[in-house]
Amino acid sequence: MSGLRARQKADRHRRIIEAAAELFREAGYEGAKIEAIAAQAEVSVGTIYNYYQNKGDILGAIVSLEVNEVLNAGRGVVANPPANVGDALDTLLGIYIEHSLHYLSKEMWRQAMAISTQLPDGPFGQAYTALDRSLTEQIRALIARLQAIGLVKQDIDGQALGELIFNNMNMMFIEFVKRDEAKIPELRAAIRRQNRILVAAIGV
Amino acid sequence: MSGLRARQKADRHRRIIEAAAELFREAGYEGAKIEAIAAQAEVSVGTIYNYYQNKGDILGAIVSLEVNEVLNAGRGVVANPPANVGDALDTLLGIYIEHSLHYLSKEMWRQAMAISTQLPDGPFGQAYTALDRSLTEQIRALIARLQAIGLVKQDIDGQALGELIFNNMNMMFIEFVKRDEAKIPELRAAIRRQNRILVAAIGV
DNA sequence: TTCTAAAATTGAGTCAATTCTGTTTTTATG
DNA sequence: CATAAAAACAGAATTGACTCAATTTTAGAA
Repeated sequence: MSGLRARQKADRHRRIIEAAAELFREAGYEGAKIEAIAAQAEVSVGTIYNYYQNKGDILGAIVSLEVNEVLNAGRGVVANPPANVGDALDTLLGIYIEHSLHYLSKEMWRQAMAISTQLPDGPFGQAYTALDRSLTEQIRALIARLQAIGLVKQDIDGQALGELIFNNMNMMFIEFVKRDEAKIPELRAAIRRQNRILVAAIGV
Repeated sequence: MSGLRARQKADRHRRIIEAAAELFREAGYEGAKIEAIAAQAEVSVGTIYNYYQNKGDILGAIVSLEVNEVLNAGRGVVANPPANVGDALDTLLGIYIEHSLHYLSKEMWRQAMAISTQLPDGPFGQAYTALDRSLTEQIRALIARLQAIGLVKQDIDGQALGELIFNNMNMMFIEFVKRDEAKIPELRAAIRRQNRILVAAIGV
């Protein structure tokens, strides 16, 4: 009998997220005041804090939605990778990078990343760590796939390699969102250059 | 004739840093109130903001001191590296990691990292980026040294390799400071395992 | 020594996130 | 349908980082 109350709850959650997403986009994270989000969502300030522990968690919920889409988009590449190690990696990481800026601005990413290191045990901090792990796992899966096809040496430590590739990409992405003038093609080229060393080492 | 005024200025800087370092250690970053730091340093709140743009910059100044010590400690290894690629890397990165927790708690690192991504154009954000670059450069210098000795292939892209190694270590360190129960030996072992792939690829 | 402009300091005031407490709404029970 | 406990809400109060106008201190000239 989870009726009215549950429905209202889900509805308010949605309204808060939508209001916040709109205001974050328009005014930036700092510029979007909690009172304004509350007004836009037609709830009170107190209610927002009943749903989210702090302002950062609201952004966190939005970011999580986006990263889950990125993970979904990556599945296709893992299932059917380009027949070349360098291209396969570039394609998967390319999807991560391009998708990541679809809905979220660099400023929103900066805030989200900051919050996830500042409060690693908060709801968003934990969710973010889990998402990072899923991305690492997906890269590892791609490597396993390439090994199965016979494009990557069998004796490579896939786990360590996946971590290495993800960590490097992630750090490059962090530096990328820190500089407003940085462009995606340059980022991807730099990562390709770094991965070239690995590709040479692991290809059959 | 840079007399009294300059001396008082330096003295106040020192007092603020010392007061902040003590309170950050005792009460944590959030727990250390600006008023308390001001009282401890025997200056007014306004004066603190005359010296530092915001609370984060005070922490930033402390972190910068520490990272500079780390850089200094690294010089010795670059000048005289162990005669084995894996050990050379492990020694240098080991110094970075061990030194980094000498004065700063994990919590202080979390805050510092968060601030540097949140405000990349603030004084500390810029300083932090520069420090990261210096560390990357030092790793690149170690690789060049190993190439000169003949332990690393000549045709390796040292720049890209330095970035790869630094980015991976840095990301591992970030995850490390996010988990209070994470231990240094495990961190170093994980990084060694990741670097093993690279070592195998670049050794002569 | 005395005076003045520039530099630095001060602390009360502002602003916005978060907390707290009393009120209202929902659910479950007789 | 009445009602009491539980859950959720509202918005006023609190808190703490940061600002700013008034005041004090310093440097250097006369």
